Amino acid sequence: MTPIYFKFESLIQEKQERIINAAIKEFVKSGYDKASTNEIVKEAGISKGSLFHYFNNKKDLYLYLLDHTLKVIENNIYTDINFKETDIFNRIGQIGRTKLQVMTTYPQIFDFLKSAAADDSPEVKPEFVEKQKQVLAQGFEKIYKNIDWSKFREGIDIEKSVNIINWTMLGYAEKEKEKLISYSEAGVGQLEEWDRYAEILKSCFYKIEGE
Amino acid sequence: MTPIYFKFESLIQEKQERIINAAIKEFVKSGYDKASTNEIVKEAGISKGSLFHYFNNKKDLYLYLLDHTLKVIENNIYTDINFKETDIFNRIGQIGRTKLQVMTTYPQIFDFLKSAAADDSPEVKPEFVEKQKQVLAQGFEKIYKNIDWSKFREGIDIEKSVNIINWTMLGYAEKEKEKLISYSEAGVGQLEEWDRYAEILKSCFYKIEGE
DNA sequence: CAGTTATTGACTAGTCTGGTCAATATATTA
DNA sequence: TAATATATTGACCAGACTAGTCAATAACTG
Repeated sequence: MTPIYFKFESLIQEKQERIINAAIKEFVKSGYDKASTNEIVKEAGISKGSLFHYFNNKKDLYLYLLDHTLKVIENNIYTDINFKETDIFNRIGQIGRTKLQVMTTYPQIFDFLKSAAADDSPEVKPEFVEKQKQVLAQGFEKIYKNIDWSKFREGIDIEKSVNIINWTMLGYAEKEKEKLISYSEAGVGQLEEWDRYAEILKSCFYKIEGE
Repeated sequence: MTPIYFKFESLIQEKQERIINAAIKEFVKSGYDKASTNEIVKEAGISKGSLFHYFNNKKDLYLYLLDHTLKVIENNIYTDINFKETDIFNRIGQIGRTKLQVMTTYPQIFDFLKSAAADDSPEVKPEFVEKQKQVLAQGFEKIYKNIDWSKFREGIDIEKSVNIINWTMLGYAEKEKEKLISYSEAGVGQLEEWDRYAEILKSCFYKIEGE
C-alpha cells in the first residue's frame, strides 16, 4: 500500500521544505479558507499542476502539514528530552534550544499550530481537534516527567513558579526568534542568556544551597 | 471644519462599538487585503451602503480603526497611570487591570495592533509605521516613570528582572483573557491572582524587608 | 408640510479562486 | 536505441467573491 503522500515524499528534501514552508507561511497569514494555492506555488517556485499532483487538493495539503508538523515536534522535541535531567530549568532550557533548532528548518512551524488551533473553518476544524489530543496531551506530561520537585523551597507555590518559568522562557525565546529572523545572527539558537534568567529564578524558587 | 469621520461618530455609541468590533475582528482574522467588507457589515448588522456612507472606503475605515485604537490606549492606559505609585509590581498590575477593562469594550483591540504591525499590505503599511512611533515611544517611558528602582536587591540584574515581571504579567493576563472570552466570568478582569505572583517575585527581586 | 439626511440592498465590472488537463519534459526500462 | 511511464508545466475554466455605487426608501428635522 503506497501511502497517500508518496509522490510528495519522493521529492528531494530541499524541495519538500520549500513547499512546506511556503504553504505554512500562507496558511498562517490567511487561515485555511482564504489561503491561496496560487500564492503557495509562487512562493515555492513550482507550478500549479505540480502542487495538485503531490496533494490531491487544498484540504489534503493542509492535513499533511498538520500531520507533518506534529510528527516533527514528536520526533524532535519530545524524543530529545533527556529524562535523566531532573532539574526543571535545564529541562526547559533544553526543550527551548531544540525548538529554536527546529525553527531553523521550519521557521513558522509553531505559529502554524497556533493558527491552526485558532482556525475554525468547518472544512478542517474537526480534523484538527482530533489530531491535537493525540500528541499534545501525552507530550505535556513528558515535559515534566522525572522532574525533581523537592528542589523547590518549602511553602512556595510550585504551580505558579512553573508558570513563571514557562512564561519567562516563552518571552525570552520569542525575543531570540526575532533576532533569528531579522538577521540570521551567529550564536543565536543557543539561548545563551537563558542560564542567567534561570539563575535569577533559581535563587528565588529553590532551597538555599546545602540544606 | 467637520472632521472626516463626523458621520460615523454621530452614531449612538452602541452601534459604533458593534461596527468597530466587527471590523477589527475581520481585519485581525484576514489582514488588510483579504478582509471582506461584506463580512464586516454582516457581523455588524448594518447594510453595505451604510458602511461606505460612514467611511468612504476600506482604507479609510482601516485608518480610522488605527487612530481610534491608539487613542483608546492613550486615553485609558497611559492617562490612567498613577505616577505616585512607585512600586513596579503595583504599577504593572494596575496597567494590566486597565487593559483587561478596555478589552471588555473592544475585545480584540490589542490583537488588532499586533496584526496591524505584522500586516505588510503596501496600501496601509506606511501609514501604520508613521502612527506607531507617535504613541508607543512616549507610552513606553510612561510605564516606567517614577518607579523606585532602589527596592531591588544589590547586584541583581534589573533589566532581566523587569523582563521576567512583564512576561509573567503577559502570560497571566493571557490566561485571564481566555476566561473572559469563553465564559464571561464574574470576577474576571480583576487579575486577583496577580498579587500572588507579585509576592513570589518580590521575595526574589526586592531587598529583605527592613533594610 | 418640504427638505435634508440615513439606510438599504440589488447591482456592477472585475479579480481571484481551487482545480483540470492536454502538452511537454524527464526518467526508467527493455 | 525505442517505448513506456512518470513529473512538470501553465493556460484555462466556471463560479465565488470583491470593493464600491446608486436609485429608492425611510427617518428625522425645522
